[in-house]
Amino acid sequence: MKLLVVDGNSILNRAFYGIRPLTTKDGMFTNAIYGFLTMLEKIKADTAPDRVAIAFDLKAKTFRHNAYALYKANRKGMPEELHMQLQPLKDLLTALGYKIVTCEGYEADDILGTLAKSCEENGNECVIATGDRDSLQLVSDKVSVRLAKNLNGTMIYTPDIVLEEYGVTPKELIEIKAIQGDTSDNIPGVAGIGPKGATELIQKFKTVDYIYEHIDELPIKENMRKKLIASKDNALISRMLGEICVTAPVDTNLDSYIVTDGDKLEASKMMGRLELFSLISKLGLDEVDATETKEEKESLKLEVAELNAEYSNIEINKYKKDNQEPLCLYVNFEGDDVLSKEPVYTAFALGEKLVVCKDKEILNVVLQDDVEKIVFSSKEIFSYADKHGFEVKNLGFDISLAGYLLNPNASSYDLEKLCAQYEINVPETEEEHKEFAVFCAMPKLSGLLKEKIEEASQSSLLYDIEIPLARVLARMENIGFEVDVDGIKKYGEDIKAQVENLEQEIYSQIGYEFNINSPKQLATALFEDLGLPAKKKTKSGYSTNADVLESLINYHPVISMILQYRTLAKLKSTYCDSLIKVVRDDKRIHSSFNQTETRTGRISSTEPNLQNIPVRTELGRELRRFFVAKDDCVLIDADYSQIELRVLAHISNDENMCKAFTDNVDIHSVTASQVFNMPLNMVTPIMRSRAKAVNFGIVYGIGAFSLAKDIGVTNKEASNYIKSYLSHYSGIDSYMKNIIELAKSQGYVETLFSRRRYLPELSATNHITRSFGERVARNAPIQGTAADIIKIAMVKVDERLKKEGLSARLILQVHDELIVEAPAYESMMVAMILQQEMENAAKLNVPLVAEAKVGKTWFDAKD
DNA sequence: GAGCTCACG
DNA sequence: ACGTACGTGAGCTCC
Repeated sequence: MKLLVVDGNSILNRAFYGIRPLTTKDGMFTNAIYGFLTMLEKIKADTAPDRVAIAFDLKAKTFRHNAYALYKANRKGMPEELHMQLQPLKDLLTALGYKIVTCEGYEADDILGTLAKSCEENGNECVIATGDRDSLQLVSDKVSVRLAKNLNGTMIYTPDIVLEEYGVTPKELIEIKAIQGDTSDNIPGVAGIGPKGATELIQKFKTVDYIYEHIDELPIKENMRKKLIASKDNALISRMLGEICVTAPVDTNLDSYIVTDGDKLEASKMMGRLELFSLISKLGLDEVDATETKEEKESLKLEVAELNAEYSNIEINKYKKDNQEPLCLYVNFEGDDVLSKEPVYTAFALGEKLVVCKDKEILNVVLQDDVEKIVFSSKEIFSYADKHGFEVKNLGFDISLAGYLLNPNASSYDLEKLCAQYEINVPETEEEHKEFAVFCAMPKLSGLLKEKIEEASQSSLLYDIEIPLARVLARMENIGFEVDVDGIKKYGEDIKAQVENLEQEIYSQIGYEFNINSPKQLATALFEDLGLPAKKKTKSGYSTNADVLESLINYHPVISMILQYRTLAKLKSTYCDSLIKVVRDDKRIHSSFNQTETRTGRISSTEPNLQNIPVRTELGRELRRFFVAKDDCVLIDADYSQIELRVLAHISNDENMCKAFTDNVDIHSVTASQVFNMPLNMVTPIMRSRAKAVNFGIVYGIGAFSLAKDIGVTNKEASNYIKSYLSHYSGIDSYMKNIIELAKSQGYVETLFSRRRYLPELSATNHITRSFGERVARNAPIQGTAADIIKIAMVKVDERLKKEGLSARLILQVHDELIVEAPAYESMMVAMILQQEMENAAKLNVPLVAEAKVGKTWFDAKD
């Protein structure tokens, strides 16, 4: 029989410090729980125990432990982020069928000792899993210790290995510790004798008792003898403190430690609440929900077949007649990209029944029918309808968008995950229909999400902004952006030649060939071989980023070549080679616009990302010449002026900043005159540019250090700028203070249009994490409100273009910028519409200002 | 797959 | 004393 004894507190500690912070959306830390269970699984897999006991400390309070507890009280307590995970972990372990062992008045160590001893006496094997070397004294022929060094590395200790590593037997480790002491456990030991001396003494004389019994006749240096005599009391106390108790009153009957089935449903629910979805499947609890809810399972009739149109029509019509409820449907699309996505099947959740249908005609009819529809991803459906030239009618709810609005911190919003998170049971089905089972949960899930959206006052955000926006985005994806492929190619070849030249020059400067793209090799070349001063460290070596290189520019001519090389290599690989690969047969690039990706409410663009096409440098900006309007068309590019600062002015209602925008004066100059206490006409370009950096910094949550780095002044100067800024814009000062208090008390911040962001970071004890949370609390309402506003503008622009009967179409959004492609003769009209709809998208205390420009290419339309 | 770097707002 | 701006996506290297 083999018993595994887990040192719960110790493994929990390892897990907590070894795994990056993970939290649920409402701020519950879960990393230690996750790490513990992962490690437990691994240990079980490696050791194949017959029984498992998991030992935890209670608060220790008795004899030896009185003294011990007193000493240990000095230790730093458990951080709150860890403490909050302790009870949930214990509950979860119990639900998983493990026996947790605690013992009033004893520590986990003593439980390990007692169980190990008992195994030994009864001829059983015992494996102790711990992160603490204290337990090594328990090692014997029957007892091994599995010491977790980090998450992956473990070391298994047998008597031989202890002897090899420490030069003594496991029992003698207690004697060593009595002399050497242990600061982390506050065991005093003998002053002046360390590990080396202690080991020598014990190797020679075996025990502390022997040493003190024969202290006068020991063949040791006088100096050593004096130290031993001086610390005799401490040594004897230490000898007592260091020995793990093996007689704790715990249950030593091994059958008490059989791992039972526990309550799998409860365990699975708990993990769902902790948002530890990957663990649910790792522990094989995927289908637990269903097996426990027989009632529902019986009543569910899954009809999955190659349903013909007639049958499905009858079913759906019947459903419509019998129910006032909206119709839930999941359209399963397959295809690698925006253009080739096609529906493979549609699952209709018809009350108790699930009908899966492969006939697209039925889908088309349903989509155009009046019946209110609840879908999973409206963008895909709008896209499909758009490609086939029809309009979707009465799309009333989108599950993924609702999930996103309720918690934009999640990494994905698939049905399985949402069901787990919101505790909606997924019924069990026969194996062949397994993939469809989750669709049955759509009615319940969407019902719950609807309620939650209302509770969060996000109805308008969902129904008036996000769902209509999905249609706009779908069309933008389908339309795409025309590019001049030959132009890009030629530009790319030009750059390629320059890159190759630079490569050779860099090699000759350094003296050998290497991979310039490898930060590691580059760091070796610069900081070792050239001996340049390294400035900043990264996790894996010295940083070679542009900031560092720029600071070295006067040290060596190769630096500017490397900077130039980097710029050009980036242009070549990311913006020439990669872009050309994604141009379709229609000469256009069809990016994907993701609506549930960012934590602030912005959209993102992928495959390719059209939101980061170069503009800041002259050479990079040239690339925009190859983003063109199709024949006879032009591009109309409209962007907001200072939308984030205007939003800040509105939210904080700061008098000075509002006035500046109402008077429509240059905000950075005004800020400069405020910060530097000068009349507006005395503001120099340098002052303006510094003020501009402060304005940016304020929006991002500001710190003097970073501001100083950004504009190249001392920390003190930067901090003075900020102080001056906040005293002149006192409304902003109070906003920044208030928003953090609000965020702490309600757990989230929100935008003008009720978009939320939860901030679990604010309850962290780690100050870096907490300050991050505070910066996010300041920034998210600003960035998020700006995102809301341009989304509203997009919906309105799209509607307006349609209403005016124009053939102009939105093709791109870049956070504060909208691009429309239109026949040349529509350009004036479109420019006007863009400006109007963008400026009127929201009513703030300050005017919103947008400016539209027209050109044949993106370069020309940009200014 | 993580880490670094760099393109954009 | 800590390490430092907010939000993204992509290409490259190296384990």
